Amino acid sequence: MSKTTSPSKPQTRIQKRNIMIILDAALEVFSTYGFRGTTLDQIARQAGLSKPNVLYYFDGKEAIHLALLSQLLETWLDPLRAIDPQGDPKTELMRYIRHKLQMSRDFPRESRLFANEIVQGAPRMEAFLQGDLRDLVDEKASVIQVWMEEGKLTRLDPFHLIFSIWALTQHYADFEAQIRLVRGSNIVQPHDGSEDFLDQVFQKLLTP
Amino acid sequence: MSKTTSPSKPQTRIQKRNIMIILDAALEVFSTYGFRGTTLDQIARQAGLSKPNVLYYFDGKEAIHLALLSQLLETWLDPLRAIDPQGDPKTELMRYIRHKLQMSRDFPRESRLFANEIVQGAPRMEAFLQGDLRDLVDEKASVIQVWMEEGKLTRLDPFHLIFSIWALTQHYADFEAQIRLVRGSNIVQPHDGSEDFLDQVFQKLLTP
DNA sequence: AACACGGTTGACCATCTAGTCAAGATTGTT
DNA sequence: AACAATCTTGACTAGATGGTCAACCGTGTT
Repeated sequence: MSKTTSPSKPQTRIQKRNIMIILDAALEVFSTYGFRGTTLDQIARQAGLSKPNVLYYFDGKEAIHLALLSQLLETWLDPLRAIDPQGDPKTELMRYIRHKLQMSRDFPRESRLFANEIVQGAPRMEAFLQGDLRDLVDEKASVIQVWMEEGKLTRLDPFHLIFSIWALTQHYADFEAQIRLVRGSNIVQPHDGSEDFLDQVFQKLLTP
Repeated sequence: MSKTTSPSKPQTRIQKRNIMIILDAALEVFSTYGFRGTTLDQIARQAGLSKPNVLYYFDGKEAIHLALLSQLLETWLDPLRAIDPQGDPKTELMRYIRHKLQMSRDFPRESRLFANEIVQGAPRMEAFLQGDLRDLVDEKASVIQVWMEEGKLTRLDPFHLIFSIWALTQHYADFEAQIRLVRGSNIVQPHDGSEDFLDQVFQKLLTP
């Protein structure tokens, strides 16, 4: 039986602490080296624990990765879900864009974990992508479609619009290395100016 | 001594053929599983050759990967380099955007190879990124800056503009799995409508 | 103090993986 | 045909890696 999928047992303080430490260490390593590029020894070292100790809390490498992904996917939907069909179209979309950009800035490791998975064909996320996420995207695309037909937004393909928001916001986390190295590494922070830029872009784009 | 870095020997037909087969197989596998996620056996199987045979043509896994990257990086700069300071600003940028999108459509494996590297911190491309690419980006950013000051384009941060072009075009290759799964997989092709969409976006964005 | 349970680990194993090597097969040249 | 150079591979090695296990340690409860 799995150790972490039974929330029946109440979890001691030590368990809570070590599981958090392990997940944080694993996020650091997985997001940098991908699933296959990561070793249990790396995770253990990063966590400051021995390898058997890590395996005392999780059933294996796969289980740690899965725990991270499920944790992440819950967070992922929220900003999109928050788009309110009753709200002002441009305000709603701009809020969504800023929210996504903020997540990219504050949780770049999570974004890269996601990116690693998807670039490699999303073998562990198929169910999520064509299930919950797909339903939500369809729903919000309809909302956007209606807004456009009401003349409140520039007419665009709503799916491509959503994809473009994902692309532009996540880019700052996922391709940070590129941005950092192409700009002078020490002077300019990768995110500098990104908020103003995206504000400008989408204000101009969305205004009919 | 390395086998492939001495272009002095003229290369037989068999060499030419097998080196191409190996590089193509390696591109397929590396772009799907990343560097560490790829095994020599996978490459050999994909190439239809035995593992020792693969190693007869390349010094090792690293050497194959390096050969792919160098080959790729040459191609990478060309479209950006082709931006003509004497040309019409909007025409030049739109041509660049279409060119990048086309590369993303026609060479998705190359794009994902690149993406895999960068998401994982670009450990094997630092020199390129802060060397050739950086110089070229600086140069073209200046050109764009001048165009903007002449009032021929919307005033935007030219670096962020370049990054946004990269993000939007490469997204269709790098995150293809996400797009394919979020849309109905069988009906809609990931790239459908991308050209029209990006045309619309950048026409509107760049026009002052 | 003694017990039980949770927590920890060194030593170990099976498997995978990059890379080697010597022997054999194929090809091109005379 | 005969020779040399190129090409191919089965069998192997050393080291890495995911995972196990029995023994040991620490802590709170009685």
